[in-house]
Amino acid sequence: MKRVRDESLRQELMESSAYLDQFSFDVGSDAELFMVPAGEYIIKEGVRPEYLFYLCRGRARLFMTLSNGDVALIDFFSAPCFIGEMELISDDREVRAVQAIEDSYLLALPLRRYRDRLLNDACFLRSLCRLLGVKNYRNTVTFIRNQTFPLINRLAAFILMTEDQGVIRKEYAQVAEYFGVSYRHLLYVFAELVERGYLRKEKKSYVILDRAALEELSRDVEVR
Amino acid sequence: MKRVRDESLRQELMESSAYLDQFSFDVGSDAELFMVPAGEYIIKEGVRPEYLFYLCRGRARLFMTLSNGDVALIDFFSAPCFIGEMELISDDREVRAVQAIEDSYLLALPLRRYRDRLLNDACFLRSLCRLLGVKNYRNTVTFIRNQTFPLINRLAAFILMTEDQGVIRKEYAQVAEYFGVSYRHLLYVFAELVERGYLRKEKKSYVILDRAALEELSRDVEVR
DNA sequence: CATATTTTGTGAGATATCTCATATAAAGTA
DNA sequence: TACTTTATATGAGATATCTCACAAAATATG
Repeated sequence: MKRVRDESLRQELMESSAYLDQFSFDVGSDAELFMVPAGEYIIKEGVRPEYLFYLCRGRARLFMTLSNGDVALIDFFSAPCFIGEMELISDDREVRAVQAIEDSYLLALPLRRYRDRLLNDACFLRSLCRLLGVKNYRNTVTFIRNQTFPLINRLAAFILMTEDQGVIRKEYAQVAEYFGVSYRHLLYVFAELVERGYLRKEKKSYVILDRAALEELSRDVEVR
Repeated sequence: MKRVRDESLRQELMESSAYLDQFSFDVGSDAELFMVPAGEYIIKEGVRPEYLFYLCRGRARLFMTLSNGDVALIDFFSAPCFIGEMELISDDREVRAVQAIEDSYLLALPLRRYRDRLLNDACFLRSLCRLLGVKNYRNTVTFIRNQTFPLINRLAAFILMTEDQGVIRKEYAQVAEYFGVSYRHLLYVFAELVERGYLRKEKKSYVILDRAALEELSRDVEVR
């Protein structure tokens, strides 16, 4: 995590992510800009952060260590969103690890000086409620989907959402993780789609052959 | 949903559920008490509620209709918690159905008169943030559990948590729903526990024979 | 360039879970 | 009481998904 001292970039990011709108007082002068390269941790497990972060560009994910030692991926964040807000709101909570997936830019407000003001700012609290609500809703929808539909439907939807000119090329290990299934199973399902003639495999990519069929498969997954 | 005009009960419930602590102004005189019998809806799908509810006694569940017409159970609420708070915070959201599972008591604040005040009350917003955070966290943990552990482990934990003098007697259809598995599968897993000698079946109940074995099974499920 | 490491791909066999059909028992109701 | 509905129970057969072991390809590193 590196402090970025590029004032014009800082201004630009504050603007494009509507950062200042999240507060009723002006945090423009005290928000520091940080860059976290892909793979690095924004918050380390168990280490209470000193800042309230706002992810203004990039993506991150949240982990949790289970009692059996396994590490579970529990949420994805994409900009814009707060990070470390739960630690601000309830200070008794275990601190979970948050890791950048892409190179990410974060606006950071020092808690030491701002904590009290934040906890009394209706504007900030309101937008936090809204964001938490949205996050919760999105998670719930994802949970339901995972529980309700087999991978083949979810994968079809994913393919249509992330294809680039009819081509899918991804880190499949990450895709498997994203869906919460084993890598092996993901490949089985890709193979099934190829088998059915909906996709063609080409080196490490898959090419869409029958978009209508994929749409049919993904139709169910929509939750409105 | 019936208005309950029992002033002493209303006072008692306000007290036992710390209702008044959720606001910085006094809502004591305007909060109405309602009773919703088990099975009845507190909020109907698509019908924007006129109150901010606070479940002070009882349990409820939240549904969502999928695009294919299926109805998915997406969350359980137990007292104390707000109901209808998302509709207050972001008024663009689809309204989901909330149904009482047990006879439930709700304190209700008319939104028409209180909306603005609530949205500007840091005390209320703070506790809402906290509750949303907790709810989200709990959901996430449940989700991870469902995804990570087979039913036999989760069921063992459930049995130990809900047994009464070593006896389990439940509406199994609801238990299946709670775990997000089919009724059939739930019975298979109960049968497996009997087969292994951890439980004994007695009419419609199961009796714990080997608590240590159940503890062993449920050990993994803890997420810290 | 050669070797080590990571990512990708495949097979085999097991387990978890589902759907559907059907039967019985229990509980509510005319 | 007879009838209807709801909860409980079980079998059969299918599907979704996992684990593990291993092979091949790609990428990084000395």
